[in-house]
Amino acid sequence: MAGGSRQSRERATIIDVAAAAGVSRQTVSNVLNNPDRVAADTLTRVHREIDRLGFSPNAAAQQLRRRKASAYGFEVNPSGVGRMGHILDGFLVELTVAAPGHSCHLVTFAPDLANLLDGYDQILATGLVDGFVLGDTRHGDPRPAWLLANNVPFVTFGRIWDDPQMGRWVDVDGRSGMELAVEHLLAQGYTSVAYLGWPDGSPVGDDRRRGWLAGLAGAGLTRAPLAEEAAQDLTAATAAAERLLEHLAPGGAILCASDLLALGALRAVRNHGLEPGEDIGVVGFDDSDVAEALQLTSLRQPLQEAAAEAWRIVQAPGTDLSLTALLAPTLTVRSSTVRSSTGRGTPNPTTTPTPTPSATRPDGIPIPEEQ
Amino acid sequence: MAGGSRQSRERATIIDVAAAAGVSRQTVSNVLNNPDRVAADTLTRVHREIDRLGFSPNAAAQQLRRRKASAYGFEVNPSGVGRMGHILDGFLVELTVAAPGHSCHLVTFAPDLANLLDGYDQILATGLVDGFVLGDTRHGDPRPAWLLANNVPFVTFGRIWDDPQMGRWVDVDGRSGMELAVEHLLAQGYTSVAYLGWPDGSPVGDDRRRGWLAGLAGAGLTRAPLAEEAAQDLTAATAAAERLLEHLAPGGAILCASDLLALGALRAVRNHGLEPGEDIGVVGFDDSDVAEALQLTSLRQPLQEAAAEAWRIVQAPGTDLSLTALLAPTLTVRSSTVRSSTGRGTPNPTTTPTPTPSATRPDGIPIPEEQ
DNA sequence: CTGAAAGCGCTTACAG
DNA sequence: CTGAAAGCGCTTACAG
Repeated sequence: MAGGSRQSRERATIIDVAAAAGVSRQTVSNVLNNPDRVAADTLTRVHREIDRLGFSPNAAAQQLRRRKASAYGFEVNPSGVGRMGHILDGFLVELTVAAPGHSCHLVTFAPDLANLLDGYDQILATGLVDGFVLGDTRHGDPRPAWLLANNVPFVTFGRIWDDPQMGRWVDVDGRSGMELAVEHLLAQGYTSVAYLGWPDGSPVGDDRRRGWLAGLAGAGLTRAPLAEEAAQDLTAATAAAERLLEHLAPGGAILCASDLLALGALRAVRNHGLEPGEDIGVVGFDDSDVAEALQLTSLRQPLQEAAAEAWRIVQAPGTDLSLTALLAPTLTVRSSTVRSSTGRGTPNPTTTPTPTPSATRPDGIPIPEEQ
Repeated sequence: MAGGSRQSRERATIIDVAAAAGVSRQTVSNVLNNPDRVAADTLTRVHREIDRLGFSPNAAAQQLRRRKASAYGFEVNPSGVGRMGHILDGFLVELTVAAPGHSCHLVTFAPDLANLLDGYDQILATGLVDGFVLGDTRHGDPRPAWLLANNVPFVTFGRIWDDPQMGRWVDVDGRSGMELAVEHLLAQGYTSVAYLGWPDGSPVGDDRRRGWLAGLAGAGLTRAPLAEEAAQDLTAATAAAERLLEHLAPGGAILCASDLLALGALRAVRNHGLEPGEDIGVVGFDDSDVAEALQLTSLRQPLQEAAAEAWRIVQAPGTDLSLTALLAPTLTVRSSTVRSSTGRGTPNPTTTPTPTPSATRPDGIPIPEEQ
């Protein structure tokens, strides 16, 4: 009445259920948490009242009593420059989808980057979360060691390249993905596979480059591999791809370390009067929106599996450093690696099933009610 | 000892602080929640102990006692097909950044879309959240009416076009954005502004189209406006832009309802042997990664302001339907609307300050430690 | 198999 | 201005 808002109905508590079922409230609690200790008929009777009253245990009361939030923090930050694909947004979605299956939920937070660990300590101090899912790892990242030292459960998405001893990560095997892509390109009839990657020194990039070389070696193509480098920037990528095309004849392909680099490759191919797919195969990495829009074949990270593994690891008791999961990416094949003269009708059994053209390239889809 | 993990240090409670400061625990509580009721010297003494012990009130205990979670649910879903830009991911980030300033936090959840309201009711029933921030609105969306009927605080990002009476929204004024873009294009020296939009019937698209027409009218250009339509699909957009170019001479510009449509326009321009910016101006909407990568001028939604307004509205007491916020987008100017012959050195005062070329187009940025 | 007791950590009126 | 009392809704040993 006094100006405040009022919930339309008060939620039933465990007391209400107990009274309705004619038992004590700890029996209701046992029905929920230790059903094996409760007699069969009591169980059904209590369950009936729970359903009838629409009872759900109050989360705050459970958290307080159990001394456990069953919640994990996820750090979000504005997207970095040139960081196409926003793979972490997809990871966050999959974590959220899988959370109820692990009886927990996700709380987002944005720590002050100048006092990063303070932000972690702060949210931990309130008991709002029990641990953290780290969406990425940085060079010299202080978080894993700090969390470990403080006995805080965590898991990272991305290996901690700095410290091979450090476990508790989920990652995608860029190297095997690149091998898969090389196999695909050769099966499609491309005669050679050049590489467009980042400059040496990036662990992720170096790993992908090794995958490309391993793929070539697997096919016996060890002679004079062709490669160029560019930073994660479209202009630089286009220029680097132009340099590749001085040595790469039609019928060849360019394997790229990212979708943005692949976008540069597509541009360079067109600038040379060639057709992507038909004349020069192009493969990107991350299967971003851009890849979909441009019909670019791209390696896709298995985010759903990654989320499942992340929950498994972060919820594992103790701080076992041997917990890791290395997942293989799949290849989403689009027209940038299809040669109408040779590619059609010869599906490559090692690749992901190719979606039908109408699925990857829907003409006339309904207009989204976007912002 | 018994196989379980153990926090390295037990967190201090209000009791510890009270004992250390030589007061009762309710005085400590008053120091935090009603400092005006506490004597000045007591205040400093208690604060000193709070800092020394690193005390933070336990969130679960507060939630239980206050009967309020100070948390809001945010529904996440896998991105739709063709939905470039992921504007909601940016909105989620800004909400998270602003949350502590509003003494609350965000919990993500992914309801079963087949029983959407059940998912909302479920998370509400546990008391985990007090209300919801809806990231989008759909046609015939059942959520606003349901939330209203159940006295649940909420705010939507996007007007509820179906029901003009329905308030509690934050939205971006696409119409004024389009007017701004037309002004910019004319100031840059383009002689005419054609439109590439979605088919009639989408409220958001229709609003943007009206903005384009209003912009033309404002400049006295009411004769035979040139427009084409395409669904949110690159192939269709390119074809539609090709049709525009049959009637649009160099020196003209194409204003697009989305970055994806603008991508089609860029392609069509190049297919005609023309240079975007130099020969034909192109403007997109949403300032997505793609816009940045392709040097596309684009309208940008003010997500930070939107998040601030969303918190204001969702936390307002009661369910006042008059709470709304319509925000003006800004224009991020890139080379797709720069004519080297005329545009240089004549900045348009109505547009957003143009970032320096080196800021929008960084050559040699560090390689991100991406997944 | 079931219930009485204790308590998680805090806040809210309300005496003094 | 400060403190004793009550209680938010649940779970966890532990008697019976």
